[in-house]
Amino acid sequence: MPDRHRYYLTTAIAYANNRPGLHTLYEVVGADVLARWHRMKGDDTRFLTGTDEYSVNIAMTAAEQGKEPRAFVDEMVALFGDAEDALGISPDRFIRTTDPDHERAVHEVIRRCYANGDLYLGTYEGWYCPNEGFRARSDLIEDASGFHCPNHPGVELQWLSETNWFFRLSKYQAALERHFAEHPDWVQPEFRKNEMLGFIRGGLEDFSASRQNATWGIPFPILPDGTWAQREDGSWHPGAGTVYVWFDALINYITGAGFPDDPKAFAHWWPADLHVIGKDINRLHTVMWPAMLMSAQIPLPRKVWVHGWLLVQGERMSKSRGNFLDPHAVVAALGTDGARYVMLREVAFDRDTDVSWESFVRRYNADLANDFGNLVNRTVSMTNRYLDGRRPAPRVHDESPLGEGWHDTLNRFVERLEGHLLHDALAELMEFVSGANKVVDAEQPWVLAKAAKAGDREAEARLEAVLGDLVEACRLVGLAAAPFLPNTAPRVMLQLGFGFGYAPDGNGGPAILDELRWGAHAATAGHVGQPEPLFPRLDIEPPPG
RNA sequence: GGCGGAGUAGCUCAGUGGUAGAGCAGGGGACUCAUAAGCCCUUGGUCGGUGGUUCGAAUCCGCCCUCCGCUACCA
Repeated sequence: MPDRHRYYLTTAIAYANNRPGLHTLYEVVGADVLARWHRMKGDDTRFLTGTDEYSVNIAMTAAEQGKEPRAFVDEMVALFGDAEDALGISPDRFIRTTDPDHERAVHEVIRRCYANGDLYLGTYEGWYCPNEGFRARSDLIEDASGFHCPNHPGVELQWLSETNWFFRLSKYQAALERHFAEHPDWVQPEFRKNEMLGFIRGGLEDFSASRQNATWGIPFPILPDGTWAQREDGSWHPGAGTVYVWFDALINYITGAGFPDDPKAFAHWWPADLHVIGKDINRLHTVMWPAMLMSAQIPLPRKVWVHGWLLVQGERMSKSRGNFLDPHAVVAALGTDGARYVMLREVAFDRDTDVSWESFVRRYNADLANDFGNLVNRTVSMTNRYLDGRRPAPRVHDESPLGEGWHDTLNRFVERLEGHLLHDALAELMEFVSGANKVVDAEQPWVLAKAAKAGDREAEARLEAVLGDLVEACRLVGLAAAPFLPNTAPRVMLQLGFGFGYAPDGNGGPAILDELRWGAHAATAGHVGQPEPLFPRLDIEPPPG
């Protein structure tokens, strides 16, 4: 344990205002792959994901449905849990901002920021939609009758002002610029970093840390006179207002690491190695959040990876547009691993990508059914047919074209994966698969088998060598793809006659980089199992969910 | 408006001075271990427009057109 690297990664917490769409879970699947990869490497890994449950909007939506906010978010969280299970997500903790330890973490951060002189009372003014709260001017529609909220065009907007606690973001401009300069790749991809750097250089304004009239939120713990707002019976003084959701939500990342209840755990897990987020919340994570941490005197996360969006005919996939895919429908059609694969292969992890049922099905058939699934199937089938199932050893790597090629494939795969270019990592694997399929046709094992049967010893040796190489190629690809295809990997190993020593979440097995050496199990004799199609080809296009 | 990015085969993209590439989709062929999969061959592009620099430009420079991102209180 002391020698293991530790790796702590998080996703953004999802806004629990609706059932999750595939676009929401895309980020979580991507992070899940990284978590599984680190677990299989042997890293002491912690993967945090969860839900953001406070806000005026959520209280409003709950009320529309005649429900208490807590009951409403409980329902939403159950839907998130179902969908994440269907997609094989393996969090070490699913955090909810309504969790009691999160409230303690938020209060402690606020206490520290206040002690540091970074919270003060001020007045916030802006256009207020009764359904959604304050709205950015840039989000509003302006016409002859004035400004309107795009989601509620019939509702009259009000110009409101209220007393809020403000966080002194302006104070941290220089410190943030310095941090960006000293950690040039702490926000990636590069163009996302540059956008935020430009934003910071343009000047920073203080922002609200509390809301006066919102009731569904974490109680703000400080009264206007600066005294702690907790009463003798443990309850919080309602006059103090609630913590503004922005301020509250970001803190989940340290709550999930043990702050402030478990200092030992916190020292172990924090700072996070990686925050995976969407481009729409870049500013919150790379400007506000680091400033908050500086104020609370907590180290900053090491890296933020900003992914793009799933697009449908050029438009963002979203619930409000109604063009989203239901994760359960995708899983029903493609299976858990098929759904994970097409999402992460078809969508570039560093930018927006157009997706469709057609593109998903095409990708599934081309890569999983025709190329990889079929390679395993034909390899196992030929080994059974020509060698009575006895599994031949691969040649040593420098006597085997596939063995030689694997070295570069693995290097590039790991480089892409750890550089968070998940789609490119998968492309490397599939290119190797394509090479293996070409080897089958070039060597024609069926011809070798016929010659061997007729007594040709040279052909017999070659048959064994070729099939040994192919079995090894299947083992390596199946294992390397395990973080992406967690359910398929054990099935591949079973068909090849190997064990799979990892727990369902990827923990507990041998270090994957050792296992990914060409010929790692060359000395182990064995028999292959029966061929079973891993990814049945889809001939009919499934209906959109 | 300001700053930044992009426009290359039907689709998604690679390609930063030297006779246009990949994958998928489409067409043809030989084979048969295999999920009618795989393999081989192949159709297809005035590289957004225009004017320059150069022996030579998708690649460098100017201008124009189109699209996208950032430009703070929904998260």
